[in-house]
Formats: sequence, structure tokens, C-alpha cells
Amino acid sequence: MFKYEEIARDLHKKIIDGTYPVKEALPNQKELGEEYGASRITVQRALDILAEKGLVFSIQGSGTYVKVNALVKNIRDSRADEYEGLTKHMQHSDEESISSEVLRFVMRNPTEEEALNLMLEEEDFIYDIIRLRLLNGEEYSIEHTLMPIEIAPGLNKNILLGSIYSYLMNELKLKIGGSSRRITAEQPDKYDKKHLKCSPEDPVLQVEQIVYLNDGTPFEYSKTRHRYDQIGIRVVDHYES
Amino acid sequence: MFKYEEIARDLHKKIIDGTYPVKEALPNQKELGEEYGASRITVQRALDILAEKGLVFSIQGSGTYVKVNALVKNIRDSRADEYEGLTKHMQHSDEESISSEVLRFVMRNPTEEEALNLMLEEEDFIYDIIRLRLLNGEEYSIEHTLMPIEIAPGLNKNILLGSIYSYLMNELKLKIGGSSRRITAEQPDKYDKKHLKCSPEDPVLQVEQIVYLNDGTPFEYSKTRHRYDQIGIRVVDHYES
DNA sequence: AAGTGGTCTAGACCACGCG
DNA sequence: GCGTGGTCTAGACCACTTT
Repeated sequence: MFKYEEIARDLHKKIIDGTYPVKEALPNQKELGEEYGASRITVQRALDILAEKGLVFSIQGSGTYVKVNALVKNIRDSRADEYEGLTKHMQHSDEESISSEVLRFVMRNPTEEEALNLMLEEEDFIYDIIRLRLLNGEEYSIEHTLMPIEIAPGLNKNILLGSIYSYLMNELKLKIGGSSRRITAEQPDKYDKKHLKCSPEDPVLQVEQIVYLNDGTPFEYSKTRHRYDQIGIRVVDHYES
Repeated sequence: MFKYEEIARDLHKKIIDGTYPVKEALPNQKELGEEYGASRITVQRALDILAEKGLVFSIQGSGTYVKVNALVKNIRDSRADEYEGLTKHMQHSDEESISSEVLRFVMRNPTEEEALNLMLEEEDFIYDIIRLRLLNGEEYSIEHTLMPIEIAPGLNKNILLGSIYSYLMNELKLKIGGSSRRITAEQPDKYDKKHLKCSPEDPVLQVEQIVYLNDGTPFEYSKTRHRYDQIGIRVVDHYES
């Protein structure tokens, strides 16, 4: 725990408990430095963190102020973030149970387009996985996942029944660096009708994504189709002034 | 233009032109400092910017490396960002023309839920605006926008025919601080069928959003419904290691 | 043990908002 | 003009990786 983190955490706390009320200015950087026994630069780093979280904003020549929606942010503190299929979303609520049904699990060569997306050659091998995801036993989404074998050797059906991600992160110690997603509404195809029990009028919310490791290597190209009445996707942005 | 920005820009250029190839380490911070006549801290700030953009990553004790997807990022350099209706998206392509049809433009009090979302009292007044957006004369989306009168006085039908945002930013000098969106797929309702010419099987991609000013004041609560075959929403994330 | 990035300081100057 | 935040420096120590 570094000093700038401690300061940020303490300021965050004081914003929530009302010590520094909404719309009001914080003490200036020099004063905060004295209060925490830190240099002004270190205080600035702490304030940068709070600005990143959307809690405060600074005006040069004037001061640093608490945003009027700072207390709302506290309810759901996140940036445009975490999608990664279903598993993580649900881990908060204990009541809900997730299970998977593996509809396909094969290895093959990628098509030209797939090779491009995963930065592979067409001679390389990938897993081709289709899973039906169930929430409390109810059809929820179909995940079609392509993954280079080289990155995730030893994938097996047992892992597919749980979370691929926790295998990659906890067992293989891979670090996820980011993702690029495209979200669309689609008409249901025959698989959606069969497995998600969609009627022809039930739209599907599709998330097409490429997920990258920390060093930028793409390791997953997937399309997930959700029943429209089961999910929405939340995105929170902060623009820098 | 600050020194750390110049350094970041120059390094960015050198990554793109191959001076610093993908997967390779950059010179260390001390050397970069000497090269640019800057202190190590300043170099670090420049590297932070590149890391934020997803171009490089650092390993303590080892070095700073170019991400293997750095060159791809260059194609579309953006964070999870800019949605704001239609206007901005399209301003790149000169061929396309956007027009609007104002279906509703009234003032009224907010409901309890709307007041909550816009941080208003139920006695305050809001604009209630519905616009049909056309791309090259073709139905594209329906935007339903609620906006506090106090923040955007003087809104008129002429402005609605163009971009509300450019009025707010250029005329009223407001600064946008961020947004919170929820993206869902929906069945078409009767308005979608009428104005977007949706058949009962044509899904709608809905974006519900609250947009905030720089100081955190919510100034727009809107729901935009798009024809599913006209748009997808792109989201790009970077996770901090 | 040597080299690298991460944190931190004290002090300086500048740009900007505000009265 | 004063006070504020924004940038920048030189130098220090620490944590970590690599050899």
C-alpha cells in the first residue's frame, strides 16, 4: 500500500462520509500534503486517482472540487469494464447458480478472418468451443469461443463446465490486458431458437469480442448471444477535461 | 504542448514506424530522459500515457515493452468512448448526410424516476424531446431526450434539427464529463414499427444513457432506439495490471 | 550483484481563475 | 496580484527481474 493510495482511499472515505461535501472544494494540495505528511506531487497522484474514478475534478487556478454525482458513483464503482461472459457478473449474488452445457469442443485451423483476429497463421490450431450457459437452470446465452491452443494448452471439458477465465488466470497465471467489443442486436438464428428458446420475435443481444493478454496477445475471439430479456450491458465513461 | 506530451507523441510515432518494434523493450527511462533532455519522472508520465492507450506495458525490474497489438490499436485509437447519439459518429465520412425530424418538443415536470436520474426536484422543468434521425434520408434511430431547462435554456427547434451537443459545447461552453449507458436489445414497439419501419421480427438496439457535465451534474437522460441493421456499439477497455 | 521500473521528496516556475 | 493547480527537475530509496 503506497502513500498515494492511502491518501486517495482516505479522501474517498471522507467524500462519502460527508467530511468533504459535494460541490465544495477540497483543501488545497499544499494543505493536504501537510495533513498527510506528503509532498504535493504525491497528493496530486492521489487526486488523479479520484479524478479517474469520477469523484473529483480540478480547475487550474481555482481548486479541486467534489463532483455532484460523487455519491452516486459510489454505488457502482467501475469504469467501462468487465464483461467476460457470464461467470464474473454473477459471482456477487449467492442465490444464483450458473452451469454450462458444452455443445461443441473441437480443435481446428482458423479461417483467414479468425487468424487475423487472433494474430495467428492459418496453419496454427485453435479451440472451437460452443457453450450453452444456464442461470438457475434456465437458458441464458450461447457462447462461441475461439482460442489459440498455444496459449491455453490443457483445456478440457471439465474446465469448460466452469469458468475458462479462472483457469487461465489462476492456473496458467495469465494476465488480461484489455478487450475490444462490439455489441449488436440480432434476429434469432436457428440455434438461438433451439437452445435459447427464442421465438422469431425475440431479439438477441450479441457481444463479439477480442480479449487481449497484458502484452497485447489476443487470446480469445468470441461471440456471445444473450436472450434479450436476460441482460443489458453497462458502460461507464469518464472523459478527461 | 507539454514536454511529456511531446515525448509520448514521439515515442508513439516511433512505435508506429517500427523504430521500436513490437514485443521489444524501449530504451530504459534514464536513457530516454537523456535523449529528450527530460527527467525520469517526465519520461514516466509520457510512458503512462502510452500505457493508457494500450501501446506499451512495463514490468518492474525488467523494462517497458511494446504490446504486440500496438499497431492494431493505431487503426482505431479510442477508449470506451464517444457515443452521444449519431452526429459525432458520422462526421468523419463526408458522403453521409444526417437530418432530423422533430416528433415531440415540449416542456414539463419530470416523473419521480426521471427526477432521480437527473438529480432534480419534481417541481423543476425539463425538455421532453423526441427526434427521428435519418441517415441519407433513411430512418436510422429514434432519440428520446430529457434535459433540464435550467442547464440548456434557449433550446429551439432549429437547434434540434442539427446537433444539440454542438450547441451545448460551442454556444453554452458546457463541458461533458462522462456518461453511464445501458445497452439492450428490445422488441420493436409501435413507434419503432411506424417510424423506423421495423417489422415485428426486427429487433431494436436501445441505448439508455445519462450524460454528466464536468462537475458531475446530469444534463441528459435519453433512450435511443436504433434499427438493428444500422449500428453496433464498440467498446474498448484497458485493464491496469 | 547489477539493472530496471515504482515511489517519494523539496523546491521551482508557469498557467489560469478570481477578485 | 494572489492563490491555485499543472509541469518539471535532480536526486534518493525501494521492489523487482535478470544474470
